[in-house]
Amino acid sequence: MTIDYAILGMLSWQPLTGYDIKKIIQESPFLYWSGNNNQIYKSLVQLLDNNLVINETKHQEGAPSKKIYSITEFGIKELEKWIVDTNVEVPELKKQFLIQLSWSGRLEVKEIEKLLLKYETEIEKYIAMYKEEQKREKHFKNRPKHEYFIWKMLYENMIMSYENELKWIEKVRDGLLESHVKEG
Amino acid sequence: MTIDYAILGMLSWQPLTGYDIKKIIQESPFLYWSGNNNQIYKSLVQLLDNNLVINETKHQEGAPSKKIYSITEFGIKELEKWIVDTNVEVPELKKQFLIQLSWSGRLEVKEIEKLLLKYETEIEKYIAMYKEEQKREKHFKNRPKHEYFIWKMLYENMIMSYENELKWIEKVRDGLLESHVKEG
DNA sequence: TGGGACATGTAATTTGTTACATGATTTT
DNA sequence: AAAATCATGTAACAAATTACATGTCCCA
Repeated sequence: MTIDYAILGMLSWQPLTGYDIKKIIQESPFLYWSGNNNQIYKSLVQLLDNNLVINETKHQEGAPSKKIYSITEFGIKELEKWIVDTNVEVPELKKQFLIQLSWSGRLEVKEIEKLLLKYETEIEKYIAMYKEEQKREKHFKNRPKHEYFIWKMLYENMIMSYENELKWIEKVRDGLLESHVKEG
Repeated sequence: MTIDYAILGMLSWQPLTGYDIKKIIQESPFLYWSGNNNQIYKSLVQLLDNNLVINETKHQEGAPSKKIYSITEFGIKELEKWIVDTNVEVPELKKQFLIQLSWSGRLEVKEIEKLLLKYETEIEKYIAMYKEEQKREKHFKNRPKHEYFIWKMLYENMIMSYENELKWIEKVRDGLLESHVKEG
């Protein structure tokens, strides 16, 4: 997909500047881009060209002036069409760790266990981070009950995914132990 | 990461042609690239330049001649170094569906349920596919017990990830139902 | 006779990242 | 005095995809 609809979606919620959008992307676990300027400002120009959004420049004293983008009626229709009509895609799961592990056949069990521990530590860090963000409710406070629930579930999805990874690590450990005992 | 180490890893297992590598990537759920020629053949040239692999051209009658790549001693050392020394990365989870759902606030519950059903159907297809592949044991038959277990677990990881997605869908459904009942 | 498997490669394009550039205000 | 926040934008590069190009054999 393109980042365009993600941005259009944010603007369907409330008017925002490019800088705001950047921060929302950087803070969100499921808006998976890095939040770099190049993508955001280019996308905004494109949305503007297609009449999906409008903008208003606000000059500020003692601060750089900003462009506040709002979604148009046409933009809302396009967004709704995209949400409903686009065929849903299964997640793309890029797990470098699995590739590392896949060629670890020549390694000793001890080394593999070390890798698993490193992985576990990293995953736990992320879970803690996302749980904290979910608790802060930054971008879904004061929203209608219905939307509130959905947003909560988006965080929940990411947390569950990483917790699932922890379960898998345990499974691998148990299996390694077993084959170790049998061989010993 | 670069695809280079993934390819080097495959070659640490057995000599392969570019075409072989392409097919392995396309069939594997955790080697997440598309398996396009551009990346593979370029990567092989680079590995060759760095003395990590060597190749041997085999002319065939009634078939295009092929280049069979093998890993060098130096390549094996580099691969092992990469596996052990590279800091493990948490998975990159790109779930377009979550972005679609995140702006579904203005949709009716019925529409959201339709989206969930579509998502569920797609996910189930993938699970079935991966389970089939795991059962076929195509790229890990006849391998030492130790390696066999690891390969099995790599498939297991992907299957668990998608099954986790199904669990999440149920959770969302229950929640939607609940808020629907409360509002009605 | 048309498509698929085998086999290697290139071209064009899209997508995404890091780094550069500017400049004022506020915080440490 | 240095670093972070606010604010917009561009340049250079890296990574990845789709499509193009060529050619044989085998199967339906």
